[in-house]
Amino acid sequence: MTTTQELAEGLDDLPYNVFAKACPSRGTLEHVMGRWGGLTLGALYEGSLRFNELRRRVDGVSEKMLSQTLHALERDGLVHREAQPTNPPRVDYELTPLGRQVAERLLTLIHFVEGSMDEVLAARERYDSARA
Amino acid sequence: MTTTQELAEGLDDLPYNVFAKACPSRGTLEHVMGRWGGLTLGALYEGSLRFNELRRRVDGVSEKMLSQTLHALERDGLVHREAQPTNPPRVDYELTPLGRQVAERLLTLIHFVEGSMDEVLAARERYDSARA
DNA sequence: CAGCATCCCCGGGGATACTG
DNA sequence: CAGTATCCCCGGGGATGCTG
Repeated sequence: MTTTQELAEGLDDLPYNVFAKACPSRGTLEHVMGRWGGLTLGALYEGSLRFNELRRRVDGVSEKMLSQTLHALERDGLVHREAQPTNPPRVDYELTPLGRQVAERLLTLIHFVEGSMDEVLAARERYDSARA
Repeated sequence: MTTTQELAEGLDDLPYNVFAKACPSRGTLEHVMGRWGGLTLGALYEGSLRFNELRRRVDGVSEKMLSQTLHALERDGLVHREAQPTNPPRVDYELTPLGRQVAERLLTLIHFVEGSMDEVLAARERYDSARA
């Protein structure tokens, strides 16, 4: 079990600190935790996917945003793009080893939130009815 | 009637599936992983903080956005707000037990990203110079 | 101190059309 | 299929001012 102490110390002692406005880690974290970035990494955890497969899997994402998201993640070294020069074209996206480690931690969070939704929904009802 | 969406959810064996556009878990995940939500939960992991302490800790957040973020997290049952009727007023924010579990997983991700920044920055340089 | 209210701007992001 | 290009709108979010 990770202690409070260890988690807190890590934040202060690392060369990169996401709580600092100008830290480059904040940009990457926004790619990873952004509206579509997180879901994209999560979807790719199960295996490589083609563009439109990915698009169907990440329900609601537009072509433009998926393209943009993939570029950012590829640039950060989290996703690898493999294009086959066939006709029709076939492009596969897969996680890099680093992306895989990020996605793993991301999915831990995602699954926990999914599993907590009943509690969250109950909290909302309490909150709303308390000030109705 | 059985929709494609319901079948997809069935595959995960979870009542909530964040990959489905209409799933309520997506909203909560956006609160948790949003630009300011994640940092706010992370900051509160170390202990309860007052409004302006929090604001200084989450470098760059505006008053309005912090207020908005805290309301959303409080409504979702992740943050508890404790107001003292003193003068001047004192309000403490702290994680609920649920919020604490979320924050723990969040910090694992944040910490990992911070620790990967050298690798990320290197990947960016490779990416950029490859198409300069 | 802890905020809500208001104004306002810019860019996130959707819709559509087009290309290789 | 796998995108890019363009248009355009709405709301995220900053700045400022005010209150208890």
